[in-house]
Amino acid sequence: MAASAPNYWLFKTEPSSYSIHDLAKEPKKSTFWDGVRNYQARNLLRDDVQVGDRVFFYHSNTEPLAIYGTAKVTRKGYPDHTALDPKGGHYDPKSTTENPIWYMVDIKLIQVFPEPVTRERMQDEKILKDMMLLKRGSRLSIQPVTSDEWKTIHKLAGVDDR
DNA sequence: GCCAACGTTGGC
DNA sequence: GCCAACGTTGGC
Repeated sequence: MAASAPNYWLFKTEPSSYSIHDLAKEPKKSTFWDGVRNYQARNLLRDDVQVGDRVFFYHSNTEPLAIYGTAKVTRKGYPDHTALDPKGGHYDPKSTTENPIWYMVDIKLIQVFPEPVTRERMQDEKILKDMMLLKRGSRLSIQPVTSDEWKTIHKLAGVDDR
């Protein structure tokens, strides 16, 4: 039985809270992607993101705004336990062990791009113009990406698509 | 720092 | 269930 083709995603993060360099510190290890507190993004994490899927790592609220590298999904959606911890910054009293509201996945670094692919650069590329990321007011922190977009951005980064 | 675009909350 | 007020995100 052939493995199904991976889906592609873009995960957005503020580097001041978590950056690709944090991920790159432990390249062999999986890290959980926690703290998503938006229902649309939650649904994607819970229902659609699969083991083996590929992920672009985008930094928001920073300079330069860019995709800095890629990661691979190593565990599919499971309850985000940080919602249960009153002392943590991601606490949500509505979430319980029996009825978790929020979900997370595990990811592992694939590669840090030698040069980040900047938002500006992406805006110049006609083939990328439909990316949700580039739309005004796009706030979704987990976004689907097409395989063409995945390939194009690797070309812009000057690296192999892994 | 500004502000547009969303998402959430809460009064009715 | 509507919608105004408010809070947050995030590019510019």
